[in-house]
Amino acid sequence: MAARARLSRDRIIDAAAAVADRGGLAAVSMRNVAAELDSEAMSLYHHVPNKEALLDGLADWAFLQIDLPDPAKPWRESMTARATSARAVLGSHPWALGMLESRPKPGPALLRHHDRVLGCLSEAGFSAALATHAFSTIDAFVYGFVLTEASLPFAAGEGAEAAFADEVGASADDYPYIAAHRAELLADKTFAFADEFAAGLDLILDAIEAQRRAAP
Amino acid sequence: MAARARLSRDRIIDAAAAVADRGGLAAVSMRNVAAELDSEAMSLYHHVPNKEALLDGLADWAFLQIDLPDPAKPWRESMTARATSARAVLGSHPWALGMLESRPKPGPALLRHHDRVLGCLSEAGFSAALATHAFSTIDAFVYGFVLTEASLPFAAGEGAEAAFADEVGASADDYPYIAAHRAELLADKTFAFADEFAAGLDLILDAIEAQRRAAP
DNA sequence: ACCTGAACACCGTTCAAGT
DNA sequence: ACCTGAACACCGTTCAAGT
Repeated sequence: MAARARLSRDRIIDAAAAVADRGGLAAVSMRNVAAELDSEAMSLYHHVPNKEALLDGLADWAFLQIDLPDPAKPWRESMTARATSARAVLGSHPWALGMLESRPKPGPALLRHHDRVLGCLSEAGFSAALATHAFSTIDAFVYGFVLTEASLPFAAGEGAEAAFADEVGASADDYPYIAAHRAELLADKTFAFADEFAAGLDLILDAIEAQRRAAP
Repeated sequence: MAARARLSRDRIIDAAAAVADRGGLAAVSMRNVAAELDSEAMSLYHHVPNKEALLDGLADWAFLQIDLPDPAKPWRESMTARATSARAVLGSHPWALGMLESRPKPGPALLRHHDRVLGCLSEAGFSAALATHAFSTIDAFVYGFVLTEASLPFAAGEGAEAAFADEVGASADDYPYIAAHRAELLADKTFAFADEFAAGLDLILDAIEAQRRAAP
């Protein structure tokens, strides 16, 4: 936190992101963000109209971190790279996904990102209808996967076995299919939930590729 | 709001859902929820340990509204019904999705729901690995689609044409692909973003069906 | 037992005052 | 111009007091 320099909208939003990474979205108060900059809450209002605007900027900040896809590359390659980057970024800043729902107006970074994705598909010869199709399915998968990864009882990764029993209680009776499913997965030493991302994405890209060949 | 009756955890969470539906998650304060019940903030603490627990209950409340799938029916039919119900419910209570990210411990309604979904797949002969595959991909798609629907510049529905120009400003220069894409979509009178849900879901279910035939 | 008023440490925001 | 202290109406929560 490079403190005591001149305030600016960008510095304020960076500070807000740092606060959110450390303490979650609930910790992002005008006073906390100002403190992160060795400043006072009221000083922020000279660079940001109000907290809602700060949060708009914070949501967009996350999309600024995602690599822009390259329309010159083959579409499948760009889509895979973008999805992978988006997953990494949103996984590192999970508060960003929670902001989307209540923030219908996309910021410039999000729009620029969408523009480039549509650019990739357009340059590859996708019709508008098929591009929408591809875009919305891939996007939904990426957003949803990150969300799922944070909340699925078998998604946790390290020590997930013990975690389930602890978290949910002795609940094999209440949730027999989950219990059986978990046991079967744990018996398979090669299974890792994180691998589901690449698998699911490939599944979707295969289907899109087939559709594209059928009706370019 | 059936007011002045005896307080209970269930009545409190129902009231919280009503407040959230009306004013968004930000409106859900202990004082507002109590007022919805013609009561006082402090009275809630006799039925709920604190606000975080109330929010846990609220997140789970949403999953209680989603139709449970029937393991006796063909798996594709149950998955489609469940996804459709989940989309409708989460679309009507969009604040629920925003809560998932910060609430890693699933509630009983969510677990029961997951258990039944895994039950459908298990009864249909899916291996644990393939069931995880199907589950996480479908779930991700549903969550992500609802999220996307609320924030995509071409997703808005009625009056979306004008909305884009208003929302984003005269930005065809900044976002040429979005502008071209939009124009092409609007020229196609048969296009509706809402249709993308069924299309994307079918695409995923087709792919799962193919995988299942290859390695049951 | 269940409910509630007053009180405390917070929060976003306004406004007047400082430089 | 940029920053900030005091003040206002909120917020979650504790505690003592009511029934």
